[in-house]
Parts: sequence; C-alpha cells; structure tokens
Amino acid sequence: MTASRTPTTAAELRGAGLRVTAARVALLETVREGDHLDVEAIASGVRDRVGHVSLQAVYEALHALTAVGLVRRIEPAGSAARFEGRVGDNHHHVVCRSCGVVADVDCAVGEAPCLTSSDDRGFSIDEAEVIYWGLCPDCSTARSS
Amino acid sequence: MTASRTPTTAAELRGAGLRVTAARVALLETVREGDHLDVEAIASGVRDRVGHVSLQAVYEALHALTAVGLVRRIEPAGSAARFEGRVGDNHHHVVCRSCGVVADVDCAVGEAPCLTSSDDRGFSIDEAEVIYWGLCPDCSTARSS
DNA sequence: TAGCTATCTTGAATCATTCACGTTTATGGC
DNA sequence: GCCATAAACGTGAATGATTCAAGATAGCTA
Repeated sequence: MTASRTPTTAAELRGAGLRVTAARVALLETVREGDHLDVEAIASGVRDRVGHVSLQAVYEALHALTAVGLVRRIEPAGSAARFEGRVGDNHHHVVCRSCGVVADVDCAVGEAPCLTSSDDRGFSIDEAEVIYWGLCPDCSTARSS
Repeated sequence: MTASRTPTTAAELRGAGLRVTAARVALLETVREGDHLDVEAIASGVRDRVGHVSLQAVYEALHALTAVGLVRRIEPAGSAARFEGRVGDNHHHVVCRSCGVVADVDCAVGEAPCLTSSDDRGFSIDEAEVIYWGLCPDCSTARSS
C-alpha cells in the first residue's frame, strides 16, 4: 500500500503541518472542484463525501487551510466569505453587483498588478487585492430587457 | 437670511434629491472631517453636533448618501463598513492587517488603474476596487521589537 | 397653510461567524 | 502494535453588524 487513494491531497495537508482527516481531505477537494463556494456550500460538499460534518469544523478547517495557504479566502463587500483553491498566482476577481457571482480574472498590467502603490503611506504592503464590480452576462441581459 | 449657515452641505443634499435634515448635514460633515469612520463613530460624531440620533437613522442616511454618491463605503474583508467623504476620484486604500487602520493611496498606474482587466469574462465592469494589505508604520515597528 | 411622503424612532429579528468546553482521533515515540 | 498528547471535532450558546417592521414626526411642494 505505498500508493493509497488520494495521495496528493493528503500529502499536501501533511506537508503543511496539518493532520490528515477525512473531513479536511474532502474539504480541500470540494473547494478545488467548486467555484468560489461559500461556507454552506462547502459544508454541503464535504457532507456529500464523508457524511456528517459540523459547520464549526468546516470553519475551523477553512481557517487552518487558509493560514497555510492551501485555500484562499475572498470576501466581497456585503456578502459572506467565499473560498477558492487557486492559490499562489496573483489573479483577481469580478463580482456581479446583482447576483453576487464571482469569476476569476488575470490583471491587465502584468505579473504583480498595482503591487506597489505610488505612495505606500509608510505601510509595508504584502498583497494587492483587486475586485472588479459590474454585472455578469446573465444579469446584464436581464436588466436591459 | 438668504445665506444661512452651512449652505454648501445643505445644497449638496438638496441637489442630490434628498431632504435636508440636521442629522444628514451633521452626518455628511462628520464623514468628511473624519478618516474612514465606522458607523458607531459616525453616529457618535453626529450626536456631538445635533444631539440624539438613532443608529438606524445613521444607517439609513449612509445608504442614501452612498446611493447618490456623496459618500463612499468601503468594507475591508473581516471588518465592519467604513465611510469616507472623498468621492469622484479613483483612489484606493491600504489596510493594516494588525490594527485595521485605513489610509488613502493613489494608484500606481495612472488615472483608471486596472479598470479594464485582460479578460472581463463578459462582465460589464463599472468599478475597480483595490485594497493593499500590509502593516501600518506603528504595527510594523511594534512587531519587529 | 395643507398634505404627501421621506425621514426618524423604538424594538425586535436575522445571519455569518466566533467562543467555550467536553469528546474523539491522528500521530510520533516506545 | 500500543499510548500519550495535542490537534480536530461536536454541540450549544453568544456576539455583533446590519436589516426589517410599523408607527410618529417633519421637510417640501402646491
């Protein structure tokens, strides 16, 4: 049994210094297969895979995975937190003002967009978060009719 | 009495189609003199000027003023909403991860930074919001000691 | 001045998220 | 393979920002 099932995901968790539990493996897979899911949706996905998991365990695991950089948390103003598995690159997001759907975008201006502001006010900046606000194709169509 | 007190602020409210009340004049002045205040701080500032105002009235007025573009709402992930009176330009914000303080910054790349993404996913984008995350000078110093 | 309606008030409700604490379980050493 | 320990998890309650409801008050226009 050197190579058992889902070796990669489990190894990633272990490599990050986290214990490997069925819930966390399922959570990481759910987040990666999903598309900017919120906590409820993630809990639901995890339950589909491993049975019962409490909401608090999901919150706790999301914190842990976010802290070690295996998932990324995004929280558009006015809505609940969402999570994605695409980490390490510097992509940004478009959010629909009407339905709240989130999509990934790469920034227009190269590798590290806006990462250095013209005047950093003395702050030591480690991340530039960009959110584009607008209407998704569906809501855009619906609105013009 | 053609030119009474605080003519400008009142006129701005009226011009935006809003009724002029003491509370709203005080609120707009408070927001403009303040520095990214939260709702509690704004309510407190308004009360200093006009006596009692309910929190709900403050929320309602902030919605109204935000809707007509007289104030701008910002909501960094994980904290309560904050409001500022600087509107119309396209400045952005630096947020301290440690103490949560917010400061204004102008973007590095000219007038409308990142306003067009490389691939807009079919969205009709009307705003690009940029938040720089890091440590403010004070927290930065405190942390290294 | 009268009437209409926006605005304000009081009080309760909602929702995401967190806190407390007892129980279970993964993991490294024996 | 077995144990101890700390990490994970479960249950249940609490927090805090924001919103909703409905009646009272007060700008504004005719």
